[in-house]
Amino acid sequence: MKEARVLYWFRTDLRLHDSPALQAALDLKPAVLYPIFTFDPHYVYHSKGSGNRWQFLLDCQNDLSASITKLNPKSKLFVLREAPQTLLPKIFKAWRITHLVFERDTDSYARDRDRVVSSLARDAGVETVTRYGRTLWDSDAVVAKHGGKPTMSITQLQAAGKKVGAIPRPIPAPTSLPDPGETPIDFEQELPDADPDLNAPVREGEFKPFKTGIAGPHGDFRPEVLEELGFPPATTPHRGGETIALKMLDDIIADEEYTAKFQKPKTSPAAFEPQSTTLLSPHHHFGSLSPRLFYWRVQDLISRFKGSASAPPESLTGQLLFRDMYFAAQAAIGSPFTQTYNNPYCRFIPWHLPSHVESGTETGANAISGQYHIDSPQAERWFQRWKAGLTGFPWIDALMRQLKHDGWIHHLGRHSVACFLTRGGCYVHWERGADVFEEWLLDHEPACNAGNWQWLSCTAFFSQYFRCYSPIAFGQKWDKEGLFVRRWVPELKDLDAKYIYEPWKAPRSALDKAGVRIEGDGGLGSGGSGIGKREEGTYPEPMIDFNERRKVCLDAMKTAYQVGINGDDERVKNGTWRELFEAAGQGEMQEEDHAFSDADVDHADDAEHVSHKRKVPVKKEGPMDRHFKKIKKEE
DNA sequence: TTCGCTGTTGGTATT
DNA sequence: AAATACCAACAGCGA
Repeated sequence: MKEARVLYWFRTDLRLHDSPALQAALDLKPAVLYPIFTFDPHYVYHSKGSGNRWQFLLDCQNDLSASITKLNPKSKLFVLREAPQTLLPKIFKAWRITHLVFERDTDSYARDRDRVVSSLARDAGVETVTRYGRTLWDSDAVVAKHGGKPTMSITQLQAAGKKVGAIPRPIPAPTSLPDPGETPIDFEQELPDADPDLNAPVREGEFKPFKTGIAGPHGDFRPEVLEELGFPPATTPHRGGETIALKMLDDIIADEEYTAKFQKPKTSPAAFEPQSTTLLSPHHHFGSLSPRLFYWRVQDLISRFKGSASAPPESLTGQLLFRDMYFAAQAAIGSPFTQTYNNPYCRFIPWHLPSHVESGTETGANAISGQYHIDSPQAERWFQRWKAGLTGFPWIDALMRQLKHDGWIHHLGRHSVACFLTRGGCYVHWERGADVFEEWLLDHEPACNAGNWQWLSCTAFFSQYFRCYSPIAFGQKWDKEGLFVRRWVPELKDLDAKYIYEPWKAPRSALDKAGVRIEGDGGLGSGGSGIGKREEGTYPEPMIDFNERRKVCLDAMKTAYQVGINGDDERVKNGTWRELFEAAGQGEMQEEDHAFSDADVDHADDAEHVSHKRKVPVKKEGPMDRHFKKIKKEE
């Protein structure tokens, strides 16, 4: 039998513990095994990032590489700088690969990419071996057991999961790894198409990685350093890597009371240093911690715990079930899951700032360009102030500033700011908020992000829209003294606790004592330039009358629920939805659109709000797009 | 078909 | 401090 020369392709499974795919690779008893990571230009140019998230990824790569070397001093993580769709065929040949092994992924870009890559492998006579390991259960298997439908509640997920079978026990990390072979790269590097570059507005320095050759600046396949990426320096204290993740898990499990009695709704969104939840979500995203390892560590503790343990959905294991629920929903719905348009399970609501929809896109493919229509200049100002943490509501602003700086906020904090932006204040489209979270969250996961925004905006998963988070009372409930606000909104750090959540109500004497004036709009009022350039010693006035807006939003939500159409409705696509909403009576609506015209979009660019603008990646044809089409035709 | 129950995590006023 | 009623009332599920 021919000896196996295995290319093990690490992607969102940057770990050695509990990796079903890595196990499958080792089961091939390979003569050589190359652990590789392809530095995919898609993620550099076509999906939004931040210095914080890049740092986390590089942490994971460096840690993994060190762990590999510990098992075999000849080996390491080989970081290859080129798109896998163009690179892998050349590597197959140059490194005489017989097997390509990787962990399957479920988001729509990954599925498309993997279909392309598997086909290229077949052409090259390379056998592709995949395993699934991103969630507790294989998401496709969950969908199959749920009648091919998306799991829209936690009970549905639990029922379907039960039918799939027991959650697999974690697989131990390997104790040895085969040598890698020679690594000739005497072929041409295909440079990625840098246009459109969604991150250009955020990037500060020159972007170098693809100019340094496939093996990097030192020719040794090392991961990049953050400076080479040109993003602003990371500001987050949260760091990546499997070693850190396993240590964090150990520390959590060691606190038996905390682990066994964990109730998510009772953990405080205002807690900081330390936070009240585990901070493990970014590790699940990058794969530096397996959800099954986490699950079984908790479950084994609970089964020997003396006392009353909490149970799903509130418990720690319940949190993992929600993650599985969103993954399985995405697996069933496909690419429309991350948007309203074409999504049969997402209620249509005529929010402000709707996404620009590519005309003539009738397939299930992603039709949202990332650009949006400014139907209401006021809503645009509210959105920009929300993003900048200058709404004039200290609780909201503290959360948004923590989000930008740390790349993480507590789940209930996400509820607060999401409700405020959408159905409980600004009536801005949930897709705008999801865009911001996508850019800033370390733990950004397409399925969970879209699912949670749909939940909070009452467009799917959740529907009790009259349960509305107060930007004042909700924070007060957790943090009477306003310590969290003082930490993130230093303008107010000396203000009496009595007014910390409502500084506009403070008397002159209290404000003088705290050395702050409540005035202005945070410097975003005229044209949007000068974020954060508000006058020294001031904090903005509240941008909305919350109680008034709450009523307006409730009315509008009621109307939308009466109309009751979803994103795949013909009337959503052809624009006749407007008549339905007019007939249904009161409720805020998008202003009439000469919408969806380029002129509007350009206007937004003039206002320097470019960071949320995307050109259309799917429209631009690169080499791999052509290949993808070819494969589609074959099927 | 209708009914009643449940759904991870609300706000406010009152006791 | 904590429990309760009320707000105004959705969607999915199972009986």
